[in-house]
Amino acid sequence: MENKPELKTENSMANSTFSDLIPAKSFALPNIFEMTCDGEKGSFGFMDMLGIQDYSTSSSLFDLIETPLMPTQSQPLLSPGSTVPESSEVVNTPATPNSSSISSSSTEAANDDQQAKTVEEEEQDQEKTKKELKPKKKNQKRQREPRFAFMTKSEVDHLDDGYRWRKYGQKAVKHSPFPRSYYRCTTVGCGVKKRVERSYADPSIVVTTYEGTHTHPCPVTPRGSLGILPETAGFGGGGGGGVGNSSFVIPQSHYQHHVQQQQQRRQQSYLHNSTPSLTFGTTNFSSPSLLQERRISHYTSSLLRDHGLLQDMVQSQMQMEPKQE
DNA sequence: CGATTTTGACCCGCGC
DNA sequence: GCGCGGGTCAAAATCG
Repeated sequence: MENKPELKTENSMANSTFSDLIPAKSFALPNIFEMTCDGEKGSFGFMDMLGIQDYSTSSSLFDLIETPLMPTQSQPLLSPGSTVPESSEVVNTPATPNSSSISSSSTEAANDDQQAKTVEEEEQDQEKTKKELKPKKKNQKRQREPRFAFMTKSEVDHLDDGYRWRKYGQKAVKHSPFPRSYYRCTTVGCGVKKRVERSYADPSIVVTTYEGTHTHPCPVTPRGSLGILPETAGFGGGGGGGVGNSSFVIPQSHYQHHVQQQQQRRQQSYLHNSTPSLTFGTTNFSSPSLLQERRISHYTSSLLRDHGLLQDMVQSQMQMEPKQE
């Protein structure tokens, strides 16, 4: 698999709802320029505030990123102090607030139900579904796990987040030349899924959507956790206060190289230069966007400075972008 | 040889 | 009811 980061951030203090979705993991993100947490509509109004469209109602994530993102700006998408409910759908969306339609979706409704569900029940459901291939989801609507999506500027489609994923499907996305890939966490009992698709508006942007909650620790050895990056990368560090101590991980070069080769071999459709990674350590999204944004900015700045193999991660395009502070 | 990816078929929800 | 599109399955292919 592609996700075998040598480094990662393991933060057991994860106490946020966001971390529930993506508990202490590393993401391979060469350049995240947008990260949004969308609280449950109505509860927080993030989306309203940001003009974000709830993509859960969209047939495609592209609906969300229709508005070209400005790579140069990573604006805070959440108001400080806001918290993301567990069952919320966290959406990373365009900073440009032009899409105004915000709709409550069945997905969200499902999420509500989901909330009351235990992980066990969740797993049971999934197993059932597998066994009874036919009668699957007959009487009940498909349950949606809370989802979290974010966009990254990367040439690598499948970002390294520290978990092991198995691709189980790929579909062409309407109106887009880029396919959408479906991944499932390979850990038994963990039904977390993730979708990865590239924005047709800006092919350099990869939209990753996580669905569900990992029921296990990150398979990656905790070695190197915080040490290597966060603070230095400027993305984690924090920790303290439990407020958004997400961390980016700068993968070790050999691994990166390894992944790079794999991807180049496997995915010929697109360009793949590397598999940088980023870590969401304990991601308390109490006031995510702002922090994230800062860290991301800092992170990208660090990348620019680091060079080495990291250079692969930093696209020329990105380098040209006026660096945030 | 086991794990993972590929890919066509199938299922399901939704809009018309 | 039908067609479309998203999501998933699973057999075959591929890789390490």
